This record gives sequence, C-alpha cells and structure tokens, in this order.
Amino acid sequence: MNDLLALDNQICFSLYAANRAITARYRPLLAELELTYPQYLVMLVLWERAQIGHATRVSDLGVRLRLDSGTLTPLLKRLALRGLVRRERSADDERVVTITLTGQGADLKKRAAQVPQKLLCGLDLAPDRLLALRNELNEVLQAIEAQSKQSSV
Amino acid sequence: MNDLLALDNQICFSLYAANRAITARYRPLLAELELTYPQYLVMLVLWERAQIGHATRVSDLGVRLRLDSGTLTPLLKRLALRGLVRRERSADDERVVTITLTGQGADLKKRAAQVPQKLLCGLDLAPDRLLALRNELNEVLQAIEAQSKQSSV
DNA sequence: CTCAAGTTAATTGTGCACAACTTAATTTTG
DNA sequence: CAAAATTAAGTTGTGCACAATTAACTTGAG
Repeated sequence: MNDLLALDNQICFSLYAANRAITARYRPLLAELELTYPQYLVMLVLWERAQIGHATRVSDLGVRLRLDSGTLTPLLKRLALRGLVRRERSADDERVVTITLTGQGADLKKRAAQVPQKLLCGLDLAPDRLLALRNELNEVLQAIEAQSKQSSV
Repeated sequence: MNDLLALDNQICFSLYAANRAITARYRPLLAELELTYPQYLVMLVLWERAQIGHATRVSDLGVRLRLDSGTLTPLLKRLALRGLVRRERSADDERVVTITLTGQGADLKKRAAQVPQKLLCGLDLAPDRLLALRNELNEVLQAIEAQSKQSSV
C-alpha cells in the first residue's frame, strides 16, 4: 500500500471531479444563453469592468482568469462573431487589443443574472459551507501561486 | 451590483482556477514520467486495481473517473502506444474492452510514488487542511451527483 | 426463437487549455 | 539614436472533455 499516493489521488482528484461536476451543472443553464463556461467567465469579467468604466485588454482577462492568449484569442473571436463583444486594436499601443461589450453583450447580463440561483437551487448545500469552501480554495490557489512566483525568481 | 452573480463567480471560479493551478503544478513532475494528468489518474486506478487482481474495463475507468469513452478511448490508445497498457476485446462479450497493465506500466508505479511528496513539498499548506478540503469537495461532488440522479428519475 | 431494448466502445465534431513559437510594436539601454 | 530586450497578441499542434451518433453485441419479453 502507498498511502501518500492514494491520499494525493483523493485530494487532487476531488478537485478535478468537483470542478467538472459543477461545470456540468452550469452547462444546461448557460446553453440557454448560448455560452460555454469559460465564455461565461469572460463575460462576468467584462460585465464587472463595464460597471466601473474600464477598458479591458486581452491580457487583463488573462490575468484575472489565469488564461493565456492561446485560449482567449479564439474564445474572444467566437464571442465577437456572436456580436457580444468588439475586438479593437488600441490606437496608442498597436500591440494591445481592447475588448468592449456590445449592446447585445451588455444586455445578456440580465438573463445571466438568473444563473446563480438556478445553479444552487436543488443543491443540498448550505450557502455558508460553500463560502467556507471558496475561502479554502482561494488560499490553496494563493499558496500555489506564491510557490510559482518564488521558484521563478 | 449583483452580489449573487459575483459570489457565484467566486465559488465556481475558485474551483476552476484552483484545479488548473494544481494540475499545472503536477505537469513538470508528470512530464518526467511522460504522463499527462488524466493519464496519471488512469494509471492510478489501474495500479490500484492490479493490486487486488481485478480486470479493468473501459467503463470501470469511466465510472471511477467520471469520464466517457470519448475521452478514455483516445487516451488509452496513447497509453497502449507507449507500451504501458494492453487493450483487448473480451472473449465473452465482444463489446467490452479490457485494459491491463504491461510490465512496463506496472513498473512505472515505482517512479510515480515520488510524485505526491514532490507536489506537496514547498507548498505552504498544512496536511490536515488539505484533508478537510478534500472532504468538503467530496461532499459537494456527492450533493451534485445526488441531484443529477434525482432529476434523471 | 425473434426482435426490440439496452449495453459497451468507438467515432466525429466543437471548444477549451497550454506549450512553443511567431510577429509586430514598444521600451530600455549602451 | 540604434541595437537589444521586452511585451502583447496570434498561430500551431497536442490532448483532453463532452455531446451526439454509430456499430456491435447481449438480453429478455412474447
């Protein structure tokens, strides 16, 4: 027996399986908006930033969502094709591409507002436990990112 | 402000980001074994089952890892190509494909045994907190799967 | 026994993730 | 200022995930 191998399996597999299970739960709800889960996350960031009047660059989305341009560029092209966002090269720095919500993209927020309740409804989990879980996950994320930063110095 | 939308973002995004961060942490360790993370999970199941003398079918892996044949078939073909497993159609039921470890596949377990310690080393997180997190995640997974079962009846 | 219903993998197609590389623009520095 | 370094996004290729479909086989009701 190799307890560590088994324990490790459990922790990281739990994260992997829980993540996919939650995402699967989102899928039918987001399908009504014709969004995938990563597209939904991008829209959440854009809706958030539109409130405070920020222009959003591809790299801003990358920092917030921990995704690189290889993932974001094709995703944003699909959102643009659907008329939810505009992709424009910045005038002051031609390397930068700015992402802006279209009217249609901004409007979608109203329908998306229904998603969270629908997701939690029927799920037998107390809100405060989810909050505690979120805090734990964020601390794990921070610990990992701290380690990455350290090893890269 | 839409607190629920923001809160929901945080919880599910935390899961999504933490999962990818952990997987990224595994990547260089598993690269030494020339395994991806999902391939590593499959090997863990096979190593576990080999101990107790079980034949493993594709669908067994699917149940354990919550993955379907669309994911497993090409993954298993790659493992077979590397000589780590054998894929054989069962004689009694020609629909069934049995997965067996080769000698090389079984041997890889020795090297993989180093992975868990290496992953945790340098990570500033107490083992009991990870254990608590694992339990929380498993309960979330159970709650979601219970809901799915219910809605499909 | 027969055929409809169910089971098991495989296939096909879409959309992430991410590594490695490229291109172009900009900044730093000798 | 010009060469070198850096930065931002895009491109290419591999490997998951998963929906939808297909094919092969098994089983069970009539």
